[in-house]
Amino acid sequence: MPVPKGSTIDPERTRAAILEAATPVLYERGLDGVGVAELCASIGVSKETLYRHFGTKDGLVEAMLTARSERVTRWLAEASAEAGDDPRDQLAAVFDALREWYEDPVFRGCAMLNAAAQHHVEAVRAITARHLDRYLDLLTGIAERAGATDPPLLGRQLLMLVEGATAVAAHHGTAGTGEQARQAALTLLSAAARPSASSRRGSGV
Amino acid sequence: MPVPKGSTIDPERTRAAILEAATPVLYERGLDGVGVAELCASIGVSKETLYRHFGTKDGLVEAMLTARSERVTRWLAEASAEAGDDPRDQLAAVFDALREWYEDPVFRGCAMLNAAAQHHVEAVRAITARHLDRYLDLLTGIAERAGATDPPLLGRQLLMLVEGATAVAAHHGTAGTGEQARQAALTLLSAAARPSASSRRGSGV
DNA sequence: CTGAGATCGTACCGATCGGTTCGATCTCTG
DNA sequence: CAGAGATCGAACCGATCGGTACGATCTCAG
Repeated sequence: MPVPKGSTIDPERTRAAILEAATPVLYERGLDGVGVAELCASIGVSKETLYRHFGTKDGLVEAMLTARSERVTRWLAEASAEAGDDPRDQLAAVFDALREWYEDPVFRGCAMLNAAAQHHVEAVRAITARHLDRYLDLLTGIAERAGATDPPLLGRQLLMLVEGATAVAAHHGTAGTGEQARQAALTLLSAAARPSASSRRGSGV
Repeated sequence: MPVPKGSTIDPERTRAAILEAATPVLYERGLDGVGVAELCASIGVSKETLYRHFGTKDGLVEAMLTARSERVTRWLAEASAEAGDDPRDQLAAVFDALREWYEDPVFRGCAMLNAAAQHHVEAVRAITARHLDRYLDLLTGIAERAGATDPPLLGRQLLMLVEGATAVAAHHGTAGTGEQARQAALTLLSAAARPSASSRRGSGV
């Protein structure tokens, strides 16, 4: 039924299957680390089919990154939502989820940052920027609900912590990274919600 | 005088000149974003000369990354040392230096993380790991002098903040990033040196 | 001055890459 | 059953890549 008109073999499903199968390969091997021919072979599809659905390797890459960004963001948002009403618990849940991810054997860092570092194409950089926007929205929301004096500031600081922890876990070792980042995040949250002592000094911003 | 034996035209100087000229090109365009031919043309050297000095493109990349890591680490260490004896000022100076870097028009993020994301070669990953080790040493030293209750923990948290701020500045916008990261770093330092309230909660590590 | 070695410029090589084409096969609609 | 469209597999194309070879030129030690 959802099949448009005079088509067969359900192209929509084929497209989705390509996307799903190509994602881990491109993530683990790198966007330019695997050729289209090998990619097609490893996911069991012909080059003609891939090119009819995505037009270009860049087209596939962009579709894959967009889908992955949405999926990952939804995953983190759900982890946060399931933690209850306390923003502190929500933030902890985000970093618990990240810790789980870091310990996955196929973990290779943030796919969006990796892609932007590899592929010098404007469209990819835009997808990465949007991805960070999504993260920022999630974290700023937590900061607001926690009563931070400057939620956008705290949101951005937490964003740095998330991406920094991901980079450190990927390139400097997983051991303890998730827990260390979690502690730092909660410390920042406490200090921002209760700016009693310290913090301000030197320059005034 | 430092020229070894029966050589001419000072090969050592040629090698250093290649390294210096190739560094910004490889950083701005990406390791795989510029071919050897174009690279040689842009730095004014023949392919034969480049290959005699570095053997391989990977050899050049590894030599370049190693030199850059040492140079950048030395730069940050000097900025920290020039800030005086107060570890708090030393940490602030590190982030002030980073903010300067972020505002440079050619800033493209951390060259080591970019390289590790692009080039799936073990040697490059090892150089990146060593680079993070150098950063960690610097930051852990500050944490120790600040009297943190757990300097290795604070050092690693600050490392995440440094790399996270660099990634966010590169891919989500420079505006304010350096200052925001600086504030977060000082907050973490204050909380770690004076673990009076908050921080500990939930899991025990 | 002579000769060893560094450098240049260019041509060249094999491999790989992204992308196209085409005939054969398959699946579903009418 | 007949035909439209999806898919396959393999051949093919031009471009580019990393790396090599070679003769010409240059610089310096002896």
